[in-house]
Amino acid sequence: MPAPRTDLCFHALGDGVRRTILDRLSAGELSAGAIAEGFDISWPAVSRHLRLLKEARLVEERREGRQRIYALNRGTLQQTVGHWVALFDARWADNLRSLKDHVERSQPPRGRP
Amino acid sequence: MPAPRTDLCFHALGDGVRRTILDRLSAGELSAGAIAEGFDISWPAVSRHLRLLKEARLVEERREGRQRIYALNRGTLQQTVGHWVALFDARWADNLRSLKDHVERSQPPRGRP
DNA sequence: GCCATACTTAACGTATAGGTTAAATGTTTC
DNA sequence: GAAACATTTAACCTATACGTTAAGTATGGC
Repeated sequence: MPAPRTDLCFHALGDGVRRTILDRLSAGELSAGAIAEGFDISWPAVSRHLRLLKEARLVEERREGRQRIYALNRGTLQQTVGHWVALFDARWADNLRSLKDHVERSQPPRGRP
Repeated sequence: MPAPRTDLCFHALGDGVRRTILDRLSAGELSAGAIAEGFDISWPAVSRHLRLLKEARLVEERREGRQRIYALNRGTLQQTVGHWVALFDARWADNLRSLKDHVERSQPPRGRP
């Protein structure tokens, strides 16, 4: 398991542009160019935001032809952000645990739309 | 409902000292002095961290004699951080939804301030 | 009222964040 | 291999972050 990079992760989430990027990526992968469109700031500025998100492991990058495709890394959010939420709210943690038990006992896994 | 202050909230969580403060407060209220003890940085530095946490509504402050008592505000974490986690992880969102249904149906509500 | 206590605010220095434009990089296409 | 494309890196500027020390502000006890 790679280092948590909690600082990087939360710092990355502390900027509205980066949160918007993550939001858009939650709907599916996008190229750097597609991400840059829709922001009023320059391409290099967006590129730096993407680098920060990548360093925080909140997104992953892969090359495809001459494009760079970015995809959301949901695991990082679970491991870092989720960890903190659970720590701070005992009810959430308890609820998630008991829910998991309950669901696993009473409902066979089915496909969900 | 006060403004979410998402930027402030995540920015506050992006610093290790502030996360440690929140961590300690999760065990119970503490005075500013009690918080400052245990950090190698100066009191004024800790005081500023506390102000940031207060502005982000992650903690609440009240005066008691000549002390200032700080307490964790769990609601802010749920509203801002929790919201994002749920957005990014469809399974969590689903779990929370079905959990809410399940709990509301099977457990009578308990008094909570 | 006066002094100690328990802090916060002010003033200041250095490092980092986040923006810009210009130049560099790696990939296809001709 | 030269040109066009997609994007990053470099160089630079200004604002903000976070630390320090010194001064200010309530509150409680004598």
